Amino acid sequence: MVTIYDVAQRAAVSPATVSRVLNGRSSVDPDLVARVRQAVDELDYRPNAVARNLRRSRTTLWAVVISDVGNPFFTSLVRGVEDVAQRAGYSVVLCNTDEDPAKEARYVTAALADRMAGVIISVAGRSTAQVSRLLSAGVPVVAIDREIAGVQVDTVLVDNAHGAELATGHLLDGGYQRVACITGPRRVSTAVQRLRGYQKALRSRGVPVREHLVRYSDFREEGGYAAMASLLDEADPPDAVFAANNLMTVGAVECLTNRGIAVPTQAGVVGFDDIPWADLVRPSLTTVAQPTYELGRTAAVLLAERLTEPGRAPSTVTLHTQLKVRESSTRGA
Amino acid sequence: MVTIYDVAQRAAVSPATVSRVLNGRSSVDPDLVARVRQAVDELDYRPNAVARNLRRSRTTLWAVVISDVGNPFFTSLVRGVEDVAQRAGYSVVLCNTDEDPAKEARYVTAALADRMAGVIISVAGRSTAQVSRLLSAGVPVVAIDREIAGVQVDTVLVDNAHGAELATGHLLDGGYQRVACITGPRRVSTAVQRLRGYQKALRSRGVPVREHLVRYSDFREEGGYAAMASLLDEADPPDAVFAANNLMTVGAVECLTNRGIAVPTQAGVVGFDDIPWADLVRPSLTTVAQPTYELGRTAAVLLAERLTEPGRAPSTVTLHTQLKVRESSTRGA
DNA sequence: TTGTAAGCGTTATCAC
DNA sequence: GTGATAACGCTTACAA
Repeated sequence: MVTIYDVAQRAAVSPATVSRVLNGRSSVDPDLVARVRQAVDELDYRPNAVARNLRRSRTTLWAVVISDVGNPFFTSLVRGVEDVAQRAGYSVVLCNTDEDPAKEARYVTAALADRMAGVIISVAGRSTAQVSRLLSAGVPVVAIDREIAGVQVDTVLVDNAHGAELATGHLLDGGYQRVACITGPRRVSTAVQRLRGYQKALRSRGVPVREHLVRYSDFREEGGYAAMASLLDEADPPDAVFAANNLMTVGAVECLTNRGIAVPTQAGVVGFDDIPWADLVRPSLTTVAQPTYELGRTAAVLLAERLTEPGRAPSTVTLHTQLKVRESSTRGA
Repeated sequence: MVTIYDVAQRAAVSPATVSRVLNGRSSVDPDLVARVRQAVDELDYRPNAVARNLRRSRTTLWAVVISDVGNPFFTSLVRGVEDVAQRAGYSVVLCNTDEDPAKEARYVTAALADRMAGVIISVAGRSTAQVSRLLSAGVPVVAIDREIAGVQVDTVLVDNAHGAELATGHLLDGGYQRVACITGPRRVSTAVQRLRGYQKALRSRGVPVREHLVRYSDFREEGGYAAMASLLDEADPPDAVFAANNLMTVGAVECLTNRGIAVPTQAGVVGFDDIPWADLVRPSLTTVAQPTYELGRTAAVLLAERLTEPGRAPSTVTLHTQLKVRESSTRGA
């Protein structure tokens, strides 16, 4: 292991000078710079970031805590984060929680132990405990996709209620009578917000909100399938459904297909969040599209800014969704 | 910042004892253990992993170097790695190369600087330079998905040539006459292997290998689209295509659809690697399915084993693919 | 501008 | 079994 002392010795300067050359803040005699650079090359010296981190008491690691890398929504978001992080000199540590608060806690513990520079998190639970642990340790936190009640942190969201309202309204205005809603876990803010948007659309059109047309599921494909099945088993089954995320939409459509219910003629479907290659799916799916990559990018930018300017007040950025009408919600005439 | 000294003071023991209690290797008097634990709780002491890493001169970080988290193939693979890593006490750092050797080099530099415990890599280039840098620094490397010529490392692959041969053979046996191939970049081993499998299937059936029916593309959706377009512009266009990865398959099908060419009646399609919700796509896609999650899991297990047993000889694990016949390759009668 | 030296917070090697 | 103490490799006052 070649250290800064080896380089110093070879270049016949002090370790401090080597450090100065490498970090290039203070000015160093050009001759010495040349000697140091040569020694670095000759010895193939690689600065030890662990030692540097200890000395500076900060690292260049960001934790990105999400519920599932398998979901293209989070994938795209992570990509946005990573692109910004890399450019700013940070690396991204991936933390899958599977919506499990215990896993979330473990990752927070790791982030704390490893003195990570910051955390971008889509919280799994309603409790603010994990985020508070980070904040009280002085670790900057950016909430992404999901709000954290009662805590002041930088936050990046989309207009969930609005998007859901558009989606539901679109179904109602298209002539569907009994529009159901499959939303996510009660403890997740997006699930609640999207359900609210759904309810608001019904109310504003004088349609009664019927509880038996609402299902709380898990944001996963299987959950969407099961919820749809359960809705169809009602005495008075829905003729349309709004699903509050991409995977549940896929599950719901699969269920409808398997039961021989034609979409959109016998049942209309709108999902929240797009899926990749939506164009290949038949019928193509009407969705509330989110700027997923931008979501990640924005969160990363907020984190980077907070790291350089820790004192400033937390801000919340709300990005806009967009209803993309495709086949699954439009009955012929 | 509460350190091990604070805990020691409060528990009226030495820092060494605190360390021993926390790491629990050597035996410590139960009384002292209790006092230390209490002090840890009261002070909410969190060991500083950075300091520990410096002292131990090893970390608990793995780098996973892939070309794109946006591709569900890599997503699933990463998931497999992460599940194993977490259980073994490691965190996963995500490194997107976009098939760019320069980016790959930057990430290797970071892995080296951060003294990461190991690297799982799907190499972007043909050059072994980056991997050699890691190996000569003593960092264990596991090659995943793509082979690294001329270097002895643990490797996890699938039977690429075999899968491609099955896929192509299936098209030929189904009566398609002019089967084209859209493969990946020449420098990537999987692209080469899959092309070879394609050629072998042709040869074994006495069908001449025609170079103008082969395209080297980029493993991305747009690339697949462009390659398909270019094939269709040939004087003697193909009536079937084998695409060497999932995204290019999607692109190829989109191109065919846009040109009004019906799949599978006018053109048959088989892709390498599955896509999520393949069942919703119409026509559903015949694919060579890979055990993506297993691929990641296996690589992670190999890495974990090498970390505990550095001396053992590198091994190569080849997992099996499976042809899943769906609609896109089967002309009615 | 350059060098000396004191840490950063652990763990591990010694004595006891 | 326990406690001093010396590293681990770097950065940064401070002194020269």
